Amino acid sequence: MKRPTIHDVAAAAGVSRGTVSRLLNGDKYVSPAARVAIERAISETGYVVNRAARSLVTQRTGSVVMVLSEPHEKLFEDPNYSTTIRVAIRMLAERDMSLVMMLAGDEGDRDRVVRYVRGGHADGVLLMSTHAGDPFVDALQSGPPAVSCGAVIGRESLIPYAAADERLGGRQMTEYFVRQGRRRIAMITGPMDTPGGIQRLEGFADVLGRKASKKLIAHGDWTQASGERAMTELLARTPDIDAVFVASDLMAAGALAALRAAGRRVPDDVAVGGFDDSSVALLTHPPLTTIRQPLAEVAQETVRLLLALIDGAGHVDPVVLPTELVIRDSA
Amino acid sequence: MKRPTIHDVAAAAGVSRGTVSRLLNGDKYVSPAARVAIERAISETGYVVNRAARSLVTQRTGSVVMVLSEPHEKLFEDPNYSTTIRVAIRMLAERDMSLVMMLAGDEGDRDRVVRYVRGGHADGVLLMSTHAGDPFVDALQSGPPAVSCGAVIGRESLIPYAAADERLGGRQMTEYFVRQGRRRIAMITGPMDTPGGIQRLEGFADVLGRKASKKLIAHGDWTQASGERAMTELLARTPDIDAVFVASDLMAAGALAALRAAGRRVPDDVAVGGFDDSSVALLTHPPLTTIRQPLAEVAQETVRLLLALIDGAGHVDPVVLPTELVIRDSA
DNA sequence: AAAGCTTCTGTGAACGTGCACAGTAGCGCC
DNA sequence: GGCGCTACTGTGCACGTTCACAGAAGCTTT
Repeated sequence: MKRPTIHDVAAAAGVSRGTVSRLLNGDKYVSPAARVAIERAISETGYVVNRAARSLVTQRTGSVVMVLSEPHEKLFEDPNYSTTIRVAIRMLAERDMSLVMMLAGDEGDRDRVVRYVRGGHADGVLLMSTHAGDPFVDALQSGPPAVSCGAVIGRESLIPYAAADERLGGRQMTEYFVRQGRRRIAMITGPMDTPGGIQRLEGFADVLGRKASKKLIAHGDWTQASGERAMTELLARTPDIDAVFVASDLMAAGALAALRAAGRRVPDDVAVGGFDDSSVALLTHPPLTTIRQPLAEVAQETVRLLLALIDGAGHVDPVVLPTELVIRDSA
Repeated sequence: MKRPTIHDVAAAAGVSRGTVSRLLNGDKYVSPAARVAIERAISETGYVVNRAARSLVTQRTGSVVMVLSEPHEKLFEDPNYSTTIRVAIRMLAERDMSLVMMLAGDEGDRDRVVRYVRGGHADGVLLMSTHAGDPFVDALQSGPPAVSCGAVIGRESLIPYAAADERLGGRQMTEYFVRQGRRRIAMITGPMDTPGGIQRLEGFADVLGRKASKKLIAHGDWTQASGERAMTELLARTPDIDAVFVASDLMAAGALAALRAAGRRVPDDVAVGGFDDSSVALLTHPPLTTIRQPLAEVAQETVRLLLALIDGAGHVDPVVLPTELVIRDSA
């Protein structure tokens, strides 16, 4: 049993291919009589347009490729991805477009992505958490429009993006500590080649100025274990810390474990602030005071930018959305 | 600047389309001389095959669609998804195939999936956590091969699957409690229309037999809050519980909170066992004794089954992989 | 009544590929 | 020398769609 083609529909409706095609593609100039006949024929035959044939002539694929740059299994922990995936699928589906996923973990992966995109197999590219200095970003320039969810460090002006105002978030948490009268405020940052790593620290420094000494800053890699390690290090360096701003909830969970091991009470001895407001924040004891990022809105804006570019907008401006302080028990 | 076609490559190499096509598709009968000439021409022109044109004639798309059935934002919590996505992308990429994502949350979504698949836009379907009695599973029968990651309740013989041996996992945890001399062992299950909900309870009942009374069983919906609620309920009904097997780590985290609120010590007064060995298990205090599922292997087997079917295997057998007890501090 | 506009329709060509087929050349064998 | 075999190559057609164009029919304007 072969699948019905536009020919079959046209025959069943007693019109020509052209008329059916016009109806399908929303052209005006289709008579009411033809319209109903065709619509009936479509539902009778169960016709579905053949995208391959269509894209062969339109040079469009009706799909967007999402490129996941995290090298290893980090995706595991990050609600950011799943939210963005869902939002993207939903928004694309409204336009009858589909989302293709690709990995860009190693050299081979990146080659494949570039070949795929250059080969014209996608109408747009959606970058996720691309690292600073990733060379393949430049290779993408010549192809279809690309945007990033979160800024691409060093390529802010090349790749449009939507992102949370990470720096604002850093300020919000630090200001909260200051308002509470904390005197020795430390920070555990993320990796310094990611926007979250850099900008959350900038916010911290904005508020503390010269008081943000190197001694009070330690670096993690987003993992729980690295948070624990960094906290231990900070306590050894500066035992009289009374607050610590940790650049992610997961690392903050690690920091809590280190504080518990060192016999410090939270928040009485040391206040702890996280970042992300992920599900982790409710799992720790005590629950984390943290910074909420508008993940869904960021995802939505990212996709909106991409669709605008696909629709022919020559240029779009980056979108930065405000974060929000969520107060729980850890600070 | 137009993209080079197979024509351009043929011209540059001084051969005909047919020969280039043969080389591309791994046919034998290409002379060494032609081979090197074509390979040079390909890299010189930067040629990439046009998939649309190819699938128009081969009736294959080179893509698999992954259907996410969770209605809401559950994906958030579940490492299962991200692992499966990664494994699937990787395995498909090896065959130069791509992964398309679709949602099947509501009626409209499911219609779209069925249209997409029926329209011949995918060579295979990969179902994720499809619920019991989901009608659209039957609608998929007439299309390309479909498999499921995890059994589809009530459709086990229709849709091939790979899954962890959830029932074994239930037995392992319950037996561990028994060996430890626990006398009043309770269970918090998942939703009873999911394999994890049903089969983990079956394992529990396998071991306890008549001792698994209704009074000792409460139901959750995988969320942390539902775990907390269920635990509170159990304590009210049967205060002398000395062990509880919770069907997911996240719910177990909720149960721990309820136990803490009730002043019970873990594991001294009450032993707690989780399921999944997700990142949550290391976040709780104390860290959870739990059941590890071979997620990556399950994902791998699922994709393997699908590829076998796509390659023409008429029938494949379901694959069930063993779970493993991971002992930490909560039991 | 001719001309021009609007609304609607049908038709041929083109998109880039794989596949079936025909065909060529070289070689060994009776 | 004719035959069959192997190794290789080129060509025409089909896949299902969109798009540009030509043209018909009905109306209004000149």
